[in-house]
Amino acid sequence: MSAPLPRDPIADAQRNWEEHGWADVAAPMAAITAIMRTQQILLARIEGALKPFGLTFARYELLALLSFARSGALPMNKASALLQVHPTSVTNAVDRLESAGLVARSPHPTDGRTTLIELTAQGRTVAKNATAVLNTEVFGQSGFAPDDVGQLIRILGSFRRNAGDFTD
Amino acid sequence: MSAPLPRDPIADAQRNWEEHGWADVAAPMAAITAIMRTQQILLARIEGALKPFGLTFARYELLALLSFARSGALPMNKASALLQVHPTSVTNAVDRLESAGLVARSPHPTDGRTTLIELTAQGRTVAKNATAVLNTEVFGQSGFAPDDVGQLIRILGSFRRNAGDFTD
DNA sequence: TCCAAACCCTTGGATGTCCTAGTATATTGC
DNA sequence: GCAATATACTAGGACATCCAAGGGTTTGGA
Repeated sequence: MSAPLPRDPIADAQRNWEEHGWADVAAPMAAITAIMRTQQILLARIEGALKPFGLTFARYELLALLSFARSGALPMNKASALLQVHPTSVTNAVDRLESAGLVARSPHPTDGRTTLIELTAQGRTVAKNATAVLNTEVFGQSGFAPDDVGQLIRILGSFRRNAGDFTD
Repeated sequence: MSAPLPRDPIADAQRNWEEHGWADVAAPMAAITAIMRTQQILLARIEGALKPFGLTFARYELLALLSFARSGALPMNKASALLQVHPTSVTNAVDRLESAGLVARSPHPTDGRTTLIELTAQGRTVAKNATAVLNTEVFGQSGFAPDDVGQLIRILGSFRRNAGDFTD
């Protein structure tokens, strides 16, 4: 990371937009750019917290998802849908988690096309420990005011619904 | 993209957190996860709008930054700082933009270590056209209510300042 | 003056994401 | 019942990001 800038680069961009004839979309542009940057900052914090476990956020998410599954196992396509990432991304994550001994692939009992992913005992332990660290070091110190957390959940929830993430 | 889920997976995760002893950080966890997902959705829209120009968001951002520079040129390290990405990411983007004839590298007049990046005439044209499309197709149809845009700018601006992005 | 420390950019490697195909298995419809 | 269509997973490729390391250029203190 570099030293802090003297001025907010996104606020500058918003000013540039306004001065160049795009005043009507300058605010949404700034909001969206801020989301991109915030995601980058948060991802870096998360990856830092997970590093000691040999996990990345992508792999952690899969591990956490499995740990909450009743049977401790999920079909790959189900995991892909719930995590909302491309199937090949799940394949990639499972490959690495399997190499690390945290999950195992097993054939689906009735559908020959489907592969089930299930947590190993070690995977369950790592998931639990990683969650504790993540909750303490990242989510517990997000820096968002409680009211703002509620606003974010509301605003982004509405956005995601409109974007077609869920029908709920 | 897949079909919409029947329920919001992030709301489900928040419930899981609450039921497993992490009620105190369930809300920030949900807010942060929502930011990650929203970024993913927005990035996909942006990349889609830029595809016809042969640009990715990373390359577009560099192009847009240069188009607002008074002299139309910036040192690589300055671009890295303003875009808040690793220097190697800028090297990568410049390599590709240079191959496409949209920017050119030139030596810094007084500092032999520094390389300046400047827009070519074609680069300036592409930047202008891409900006118009992005503004019309993405920023102009973000789906965020005007009030919410203001909330996002405020909340995320505060977060970024606390994270050390700028001192402003 | 001169060498060590600081700075700038690039190369190479590890990961993650998506897309396009390709292979295998299920389901559907005639 | 069998062919056409749909689904599930994986392989290969394009890109982006970061980190670690290397080579060249400046700067600054002894």
